[in-house]
Amino acid sequence: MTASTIACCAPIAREPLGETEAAELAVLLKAVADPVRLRLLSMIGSHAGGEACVCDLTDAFDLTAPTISHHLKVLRTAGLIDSERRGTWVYYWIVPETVNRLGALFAPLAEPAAI
Amino acid sequence: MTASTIACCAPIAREPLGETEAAELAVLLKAVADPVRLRLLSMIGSHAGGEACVCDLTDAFDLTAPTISHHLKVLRTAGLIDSERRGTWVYYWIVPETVNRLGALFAPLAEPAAI
DNA sequence: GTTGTGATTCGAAGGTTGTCTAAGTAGCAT
DNA sequence: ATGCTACTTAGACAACCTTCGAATCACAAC
Repeated sequence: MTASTIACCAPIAREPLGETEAAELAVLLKAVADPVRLRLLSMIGSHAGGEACVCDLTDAFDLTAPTISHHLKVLRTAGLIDSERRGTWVYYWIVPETVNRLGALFAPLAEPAAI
Repeated sequence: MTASTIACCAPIAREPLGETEAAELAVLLKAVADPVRLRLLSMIGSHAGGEACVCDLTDAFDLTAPTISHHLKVLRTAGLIDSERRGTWVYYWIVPETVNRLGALFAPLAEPAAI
């Protein structure tokens, strides 16, 4: 990605997205377009050590364990997080490369007009 | 936004999102989490003059005019685009401030771990 | 006025999603 | 083995979303 180009706006506003590219990105965006999954992603990423146990996450919501498990699966299928079982507990962590794809889409390359 | 802080990851992965903040952002993300709307946003932003007529947009899809109109309304309701009627045609343009909110969420502040 | 074109709104059909309960799997401790 | 705890899978149901055709609105030209 030639970041040296001077442009006013986010990449998404600089050239038209291809049909397949848009479809791919939409899958990724659908995964994060949910309040619970946004918070899960945020909680996992900001947890000490960069990873969080499911037990840490479930208590923060008024939702049942299967529902949390479902949301974690959606995030994992999208490639935004990965997981591993260590003994009794299952730990999740963020996959930065995938998160960065979203950042690259919307991030302004030059000074934003406001905020 | 204190951008001077040295951090490894996107803001979303640095501290837990609040419940209401997550709900707000989810609304915004839902608006862009669709292939058609992603392409619409992209086409509007990259169009000459920074704005596009609905007639320009409709032809690029295998969808009926009401469907395109619906998607434009979703984007407009979310505050991602704005519109104005000038004579016969209706023109749409991007609201950069709103797009930047998404960029600020996922953009890494320092070097990403990879890529 | 009337007619024609661009765009939106309305109402409905079909598919997708979020949530639950119930049941299942994996590991630890007795 | 038995039981207990942590987590996932399966199935069901209500709510929502995308899409369409038909109707409607807005404007320009005649």
